[in-house]
Amino acid sequence: MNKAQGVMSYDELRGAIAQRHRALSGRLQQIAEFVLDHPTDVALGTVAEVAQRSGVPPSAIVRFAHALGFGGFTEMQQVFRSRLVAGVAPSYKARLARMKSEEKSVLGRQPAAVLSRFVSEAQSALVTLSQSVHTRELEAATAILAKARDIYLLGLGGSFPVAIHLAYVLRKLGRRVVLLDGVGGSIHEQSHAATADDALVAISFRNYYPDTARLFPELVARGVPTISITDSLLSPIVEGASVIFEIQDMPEPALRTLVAPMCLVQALAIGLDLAAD
Amino acid sequence: MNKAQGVMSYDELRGAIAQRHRALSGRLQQIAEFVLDHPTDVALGTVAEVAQRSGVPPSAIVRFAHALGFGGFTEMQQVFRSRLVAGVAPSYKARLARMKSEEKSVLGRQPAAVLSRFVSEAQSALVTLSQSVHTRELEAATAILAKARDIYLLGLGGSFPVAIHLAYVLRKLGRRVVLLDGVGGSIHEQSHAATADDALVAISFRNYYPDTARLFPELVARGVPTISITDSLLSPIVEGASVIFEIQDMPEPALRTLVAPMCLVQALAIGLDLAAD
DNA sequence: TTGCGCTTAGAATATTAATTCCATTATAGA
DNA sequence: TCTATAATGGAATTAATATTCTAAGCGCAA
Repeated sequence: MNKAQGVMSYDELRGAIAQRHRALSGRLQQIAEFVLDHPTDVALGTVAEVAQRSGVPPSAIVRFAHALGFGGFTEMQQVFRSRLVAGVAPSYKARLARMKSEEKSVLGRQPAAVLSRFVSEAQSALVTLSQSVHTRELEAATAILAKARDIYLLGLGGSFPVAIHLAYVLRKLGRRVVLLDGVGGSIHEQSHAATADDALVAISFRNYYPDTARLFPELVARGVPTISITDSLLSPIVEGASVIFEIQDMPEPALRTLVAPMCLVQALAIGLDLAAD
Repeated sequence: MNKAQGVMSYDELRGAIAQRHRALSGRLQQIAEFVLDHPTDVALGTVAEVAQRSGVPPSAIVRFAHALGFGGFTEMQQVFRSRLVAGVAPSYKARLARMKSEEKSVLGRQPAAVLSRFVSEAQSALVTLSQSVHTRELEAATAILAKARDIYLLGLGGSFPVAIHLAYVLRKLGRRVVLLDGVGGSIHEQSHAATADDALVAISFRNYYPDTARLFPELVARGVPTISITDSLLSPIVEGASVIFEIQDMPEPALRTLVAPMCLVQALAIGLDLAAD
């Protein structure tokens, strides 16, 4: 009946439904009203469920999808599902995949295009950060740091810049900081003096640096309160941590901008300083 | 294997998976990692799809669901779907508005408010960055780096994290990098071998680190091509620089998040790599 | 009223997906 | 090294789901 539309966004679909509403037959109008009111039901339900909730037989649902130019219910459902995924994450693998493919194209190789890609990647990382970090964790972390005599920082490999930055800021604010960098000896020796009166901030992303995985449990075992910043609940610095900040969707090492963790540690340090007054 | 849990929230499920991860068998661990990283795939996919994406046979997925105490995949999937529904429920605009109001509230000292302040500051820094950096400079910088035998990096004090990060990424991409960090001697000695066949990336923001101000002119005098990343045209690393990136509005040292320069150096490194093919 | 075209409901069917089962392969302990 | 135990992959099975088909229903015009 209608031209076969290629891909269609949820908003476009809404518009199309509204526009054709008058031209549809009675039953189909009824369905149109239902799907506009209950998009989530359509996204997640089966034909039978949607049919029951909207009070029509299953075949009517399929006819409705056909009337809109879809090959079937399943096809229409994809559009409703896209709305759900858009709501939960401001792009995901889609972004990453797009990046990968653009890399191959001529346009994507231009330096300016590369920069703007990283900028938008960073933007979305920041949005995700502010959505996923909760007050409770921030307060718990601040409390731990406030009580600490010395603050130990552990972040090796690709996470080292974050640790360095945090060390810098904390020192500026007059805190006693021990940066576990392994320079001039082992990090084990550097962390030897840490006790339950101190605190540890550990930062680690895939692939987790072996030394980090080894040292962290030791310090936990010695009773050092720990704040972990990582990308997965399965990382080696989660078990035994007092507070965990999970930063999801970190790209592969060579592509990550560290924007989110940099921002987070900054906020921790300044939040600590403000709370101390 | 486990008690049948009644209803379970997505966050509870994440916690349960993380907790049991170690106790699971190899294949099931692999699946655990996948589902924590790709919750949307699990929410919307079929067993076969999830199986394929995580690289395991379908039956393993079902065993995983059983191991977690669910009656089957479908039952577990409900929990992942609840996350999608929750994400979309408060409309997008509503969430943004909530964020904005929290920003303004008198509770500016609360850690959460501090974080969102830094996040929004970082956002605007990124916008400024993409507006102020031009193609010409990016291309010139890329050309210099492409020709360089060794790439020397100079960024001390507050800029050190940026230098470290750039060193890390460049090395990942197979470039020869000398990081001038002053460890185990003076940075003068470290930079002694630099010639006109190499290149220098210097990063410095107010207050300019004395060693940077001292070393930079020396290298320029020796004919080393230089790329400067700084916050003012009056900084000590501007005169004689081959390419200058000016990043404006950097806050005072203790408050800066380094988001913009981190992003810029990332783009430089990747742009270099892409251009090299 | 009668006949025509479009719409509809529900059963029948085809398709797709989830689950179970079992032979084979790894693992740990003696 | 051998044995017992658990884990695994893939085929077979079962369940569910979407789609099609057909006879009946309905409105409308002649």
